Amino acid sequence: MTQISASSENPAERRSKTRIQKENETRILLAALEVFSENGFRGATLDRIAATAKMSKPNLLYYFKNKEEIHVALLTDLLDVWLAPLREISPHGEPADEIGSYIRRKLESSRQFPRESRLFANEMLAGAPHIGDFLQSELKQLVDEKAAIFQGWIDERRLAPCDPRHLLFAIWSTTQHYADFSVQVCHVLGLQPGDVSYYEEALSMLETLFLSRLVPPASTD
Amino acid sequence: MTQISASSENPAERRSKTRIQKENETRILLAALEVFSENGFRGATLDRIAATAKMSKPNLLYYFKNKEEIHVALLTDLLDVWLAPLREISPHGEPADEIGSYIRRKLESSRQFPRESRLFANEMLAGAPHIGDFLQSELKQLVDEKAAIFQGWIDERRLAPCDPRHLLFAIWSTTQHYADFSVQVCHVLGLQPGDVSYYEEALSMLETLFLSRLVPPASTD
DNA sequence: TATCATTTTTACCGTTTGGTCAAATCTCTT
DNA sequence: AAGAGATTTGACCAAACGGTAAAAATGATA
Repeated sequence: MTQISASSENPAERRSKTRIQKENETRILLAALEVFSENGFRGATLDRIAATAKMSKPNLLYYFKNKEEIHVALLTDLLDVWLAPLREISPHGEPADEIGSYIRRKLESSRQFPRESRLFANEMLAGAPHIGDFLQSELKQLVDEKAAIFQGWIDERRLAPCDPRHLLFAIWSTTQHYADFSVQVCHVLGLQPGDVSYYEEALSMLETLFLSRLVPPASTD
Repeated sequence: MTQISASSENPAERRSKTRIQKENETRILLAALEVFSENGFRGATLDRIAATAKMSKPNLLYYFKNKEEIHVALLTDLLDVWLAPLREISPHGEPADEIGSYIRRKLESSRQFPRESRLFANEMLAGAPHIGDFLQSELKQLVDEKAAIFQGWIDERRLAPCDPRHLLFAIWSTTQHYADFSVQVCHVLGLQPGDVSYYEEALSMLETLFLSRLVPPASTD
């Protein structure tokens, strides 16, 4: 009697994945990340993804049933990575330490996963058609939770009065900028596109901005 | 003898534009801005632009010879608007005033022209295929010029030591974020998508961040 | 090595896409 | 009102697109 290794024809839904399956899914997702992050969902094509993955289009569609499923798979993988640095913020540390290390984690994430960052940015620009629910539920909840920590620090005068959620927006935007607008950063700094040697200067700037004081108090010399 | 009103068949190259021509070009650019800013260059289609402009596709192509020409026209219009706030920075003002008013101009620009901001962002994410030259020449030059002003203030101890170009990146990213990631901002704040009532809070946050001090000095109570 | 499931390919389909063409219509001037 | 030029339209095209079907090739296992 033959063993039932799968209940569905869809390889993605089989109980245990074969070696080839694991390899190919990884290759596809990697290629798709490249293409989606550059052109967005609508601008990406299965042909380009297949070509990038060095695979025929029908073979690609053997592993993912359509274009959307690949995109959703990428976004789903991404969201955990995305929230991880935020989750680590603790109410028990010093504000400067917690915010500082959050910035460092976020900036490091931007350096390590620039394509993921651009994938996310593309989804935002398109109006978040695939992750609107996530933003409204999981992200909002986590932000509310962490904003409460900041608010506590503000009440204790350990942080300047400000809207904690907007403080998070400022951290997100400044750190992700170095991945999303990398081309612009390079051109303005006179670097080759793809040269990411600016990350050290970036960290220094953000620490000055968020942790210390940019403009000295007016002196009356 | 008939008057020569144009030397070319292309209406865009005629010496003086007719009323209809002006109206239709505006309609097309407006529609194109809507579509390009949401889906990027590759994700946008002439059919959608035509439909949005309530115009047939061949009619649209009567005014612009192809998809790329529309896109370039939009970007060209945009770049002036984009640089205007930066040009206004003066070496003669107080650092806090100059930076503060630059932030206000940039944020106002973000509120007034969110689609233009997203158009620009899409172009960056795609690797700036159409405005790479602009970034390398005009933008870099202007940034270098304004960075020199900041550097002067730093040398005079009127601004904290930092890389002036990265300070500009921080201002750009935080202000543009409210246009580009508007969906996320709304979802996190619990607002309806399109509700831009958060701009006042945003300004307040950015003034705190850039002009005052976020984290108070460590006290030794 | 025979067998069966898995993987890959070839050939294809209907639709969408960017774009053309020539004819028809409209607008403006005289 | 008529003529010339400007505008609009419908019919069309080739290529690119997302996706399918079935056969062929490969891999694992007994």
